[in-house]
Amino acid sequence: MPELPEVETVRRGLEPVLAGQRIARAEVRRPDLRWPFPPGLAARLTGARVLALRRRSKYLLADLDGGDTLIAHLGMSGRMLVSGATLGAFHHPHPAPARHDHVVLDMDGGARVTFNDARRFGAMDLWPTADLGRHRLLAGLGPEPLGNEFAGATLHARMTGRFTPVKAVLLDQRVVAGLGNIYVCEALWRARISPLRLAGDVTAAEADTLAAAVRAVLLDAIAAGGSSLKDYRQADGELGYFQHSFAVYGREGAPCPRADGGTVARVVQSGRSSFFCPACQH
DNA sequence: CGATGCCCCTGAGAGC
DNA sequence: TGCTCTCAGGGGCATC
Repeated sequence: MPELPEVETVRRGLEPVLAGQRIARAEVRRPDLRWPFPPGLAARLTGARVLALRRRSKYLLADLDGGDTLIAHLGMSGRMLVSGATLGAFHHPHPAPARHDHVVLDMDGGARVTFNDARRFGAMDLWPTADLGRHRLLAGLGPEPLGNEFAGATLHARMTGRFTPVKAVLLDQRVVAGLGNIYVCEALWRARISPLRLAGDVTAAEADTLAAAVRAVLLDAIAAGGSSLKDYRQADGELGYFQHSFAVYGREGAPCPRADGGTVARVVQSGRSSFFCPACQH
């Protein structure tokens, strides 16, 4: 679930549960995920009130009233499960602790948020809110693709002179923050640009098209509640459904949705699958 | 500095 | 049923 649209969907699901609420009890069930948790994490969370829940790139940021921000990354398999709250038409009682439930936050009022992460590529840290820009995981991030700093011109500037595939540049979080494999593939398809093209060969006009495609696919995906691969669910128990709108991702061998006679192909670039239509992406 | 692999970890699904 | 193999939405880090 962990590209920008999925993280934003998680943020929206958690916001009513966390924002303005106090953490009555925090439980940390193992000492680390990708990295060790900060010392005394459970104690430092207990009693804190969540002022706001924000997102930067693929990071969730929970600002606490003590002056720190809880930084959370979902990695590849991280999930935030909500229970003990009535959301929509459903009431979710607390389930028994499950395998890979690593951090549990019990809020005043009875809601519980459980961070479950099977592969443990996720991470959590605490950092002064006023100094977040200097956190090692946040300091180097490029512009938000849905913000004003991201445009064709800035993207083009970051691609000129680079002898690496455009696919790799879009995945580089220093160039633009929040894209992952799915939405890079989909944006390149929308822009009719092959993932194999060298970044330095992308023209200014194509960069404009590409930046617009990135924005459009992210907005469409957010509107759909993100993409649900495997059995991922949003915090409220609903499935995202943007996976039904994939043009190329995971569709090797299928006809291109443009009905241009092309068949979706898969190539491996820097260890990851790229899906594209050779007929319309050049 | 830029580009390329490797690696962290578990689970699902395919093939035999 | 059970084994082995491949692959997976990320990204830091070592190496050339």
